[in-house]
Amino acid sequence: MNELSSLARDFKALGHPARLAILDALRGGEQCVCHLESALGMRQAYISQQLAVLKEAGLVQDRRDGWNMYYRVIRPDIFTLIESAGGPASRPGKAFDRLRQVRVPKADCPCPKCSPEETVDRRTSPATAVPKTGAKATV
Amino acid sequence: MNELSSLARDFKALGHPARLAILDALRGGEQCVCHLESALGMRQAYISQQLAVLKEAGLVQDRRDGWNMYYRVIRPDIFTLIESAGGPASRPGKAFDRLRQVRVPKADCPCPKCSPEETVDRRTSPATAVPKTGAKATV
DNA sequence: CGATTATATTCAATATATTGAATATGTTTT
DNA sequence: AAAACATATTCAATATATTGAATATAATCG
Repeated sequence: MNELSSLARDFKALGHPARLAILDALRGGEQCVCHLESALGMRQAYISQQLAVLKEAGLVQDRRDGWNMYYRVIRPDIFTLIESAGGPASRPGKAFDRLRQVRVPKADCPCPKCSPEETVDRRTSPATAVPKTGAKATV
Repeated sequence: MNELSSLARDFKALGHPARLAILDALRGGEQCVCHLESALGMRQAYISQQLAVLKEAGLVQDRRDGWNMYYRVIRPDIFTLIESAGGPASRPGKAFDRLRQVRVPKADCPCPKCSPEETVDRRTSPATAVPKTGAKATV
């Protein structure tokens, strides 16, 4: 394993749109998987798989808190890398605006699954509680 | 093809040690394939294949001059990218010194195959001329 | 034209990545 | 312990990448 290989591995880990989207979603700080799920519109298992790749590559770390796993980027330089790749110098126009916009960090997860608006216990009040999006009947 | 995919493709093209080595060798400016061959110690066909990947990814362009094909990087921002990835902030220590060192541009190719030291015509004076490395008998 | 030189392409074998589906693991609540 | 929930892992099918070997193409020289 020389420098080139190690550098190549970093780039390889970034060489997938889903992983870039995940990292982008982690800009503001750690997020739970369920947030990523709703924010990115990807299936949970798929996100978990890509997170595993990022973790294996040493770009992210996870932390469990109760039910949730929180992932965070542990190599902030990769954001520099992404900025650098999407910077105005490299591509005239605004092809990467989405990547460049600043995300505000969210301490709590605001996705429909994670944060019931009224602190409703979905177990005790199943049908009466605000169903929100994606609420399914008992199948 | 959205921004993420296009960015991911860039990273993917950089996600291979041989390609990084080739790009690194092209730092000083365009080089012929035979130079890369001797400079990197890789087989010609292999270099050609990797150059094709880089070309497909839009990172390099080629130019023919007589017998030689000269390749050059047409997206100098990728060097910024590589610097950024290997910069001291990201990795303490000098893991990427080789990548960081400045190469002097070479107008002519100095590799044994490309530049016979005495402007010797290898055809007219076959055995007498300096054979150098890799000179083979007529097979 | 034919030989030589530089480089590219094709072929084939193998390895790795991608991704959906199903299932398993660990945590909390009751 | 059982149920509910969040997340991870495994399996399998398919696609893509890697890489050596052989061969093809293109340019130049005599």
